[in-house]
Amino acid sequence: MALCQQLAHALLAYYDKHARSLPWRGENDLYRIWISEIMLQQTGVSAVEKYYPKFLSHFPDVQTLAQAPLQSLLLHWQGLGYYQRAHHLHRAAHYIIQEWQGILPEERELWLKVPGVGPSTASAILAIGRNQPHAILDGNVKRVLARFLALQESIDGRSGQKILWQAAARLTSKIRPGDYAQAIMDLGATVCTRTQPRCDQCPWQMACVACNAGNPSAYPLRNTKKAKPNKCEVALLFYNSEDKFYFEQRSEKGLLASLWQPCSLPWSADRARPDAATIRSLVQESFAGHVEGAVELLTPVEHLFTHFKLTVYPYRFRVHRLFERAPYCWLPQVEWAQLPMATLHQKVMHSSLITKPLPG
DNA sequence: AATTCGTGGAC
DNA sequence: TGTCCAAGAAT
Repeated sequence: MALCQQLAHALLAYYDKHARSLPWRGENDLYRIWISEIMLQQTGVSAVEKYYPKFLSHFPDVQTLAQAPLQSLLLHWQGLGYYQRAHHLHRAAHYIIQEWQGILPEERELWLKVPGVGPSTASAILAIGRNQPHAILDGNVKRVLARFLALQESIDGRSGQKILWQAAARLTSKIRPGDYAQAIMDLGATVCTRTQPRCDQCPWQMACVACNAGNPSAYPLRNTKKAKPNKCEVALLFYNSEDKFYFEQRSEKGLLASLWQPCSLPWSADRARPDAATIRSLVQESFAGHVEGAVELLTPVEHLFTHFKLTVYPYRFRVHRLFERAPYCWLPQVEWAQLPMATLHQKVMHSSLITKPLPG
């Protein structure tokens, strides 16, 4: 146990010299720390830096967050990914006001009741915000500890994670757990990196089993991932006589939850791209719609999601009499630019308008 | 326990 | 080009 605290001390000494300067460092407002931890889930620091200040200026406290429309949260979240997090934040704000009169909890067990807050995030919030002695276990810590222990088990499996949690708890500083949590994440991000770890700069070099064995890059072990299937969609960019475009809102659950998009239909990945005539009959059959003028074939958009690859074939044309699928809206460009939309659909809409102005 | 959730940068 | 993966949680 004494050895563990020596290691913690060495890491803290490293941190005192080399800590990264980040917008959420030095905060003691649990609300602001909470927001940062949610944004940082599976998301790079450089991406979060672009969203964190704006989000906080629009939603400076729990009350503001709860009172804001979900669409407003999603708009400030768009492009950041994992949109369920924005839904969780909204639900969480209501929950905190309902159950705790808007006061953020100071106990880990209570934070675990908050939607979107799991074991590592709950620990991080109270370690960083209140210097409580909780251990975190994120991607950085898993990599650092797997190398430190030369862990022969996958960090994805139950047994491997159990070992890692125990190691994380033992190694955490009892005096400065908040700084320790940020220090070990910094270490993983800047020294114990995925490729080409800089072991010569590591405060744990002498005790690291993998480094002493000369093969730190062999760790961590991971489960084999299955291949990403190819999927395909047709995007129908309807516009009317007022040059307003048609949009639909996605389901409030699942992929890109509650975001807006042009009308989209699944298309078998092994079928060729449909031609103009096929699109005309498709619109007639599926929407009782009538295409006026030419069907424009726009540039296909490819997009990589976490577990599949998507190709979108966009088409643009004027329609007359359309069976609409609620929830929907017709908006001119200046207004649909304010709809929360995924990066994928921004790409689709962007290419369709910038490269080709509306005919007539 | 295994999947499902985005996006962009590094290599 | 493809592959990996980042302050994980929910289901």
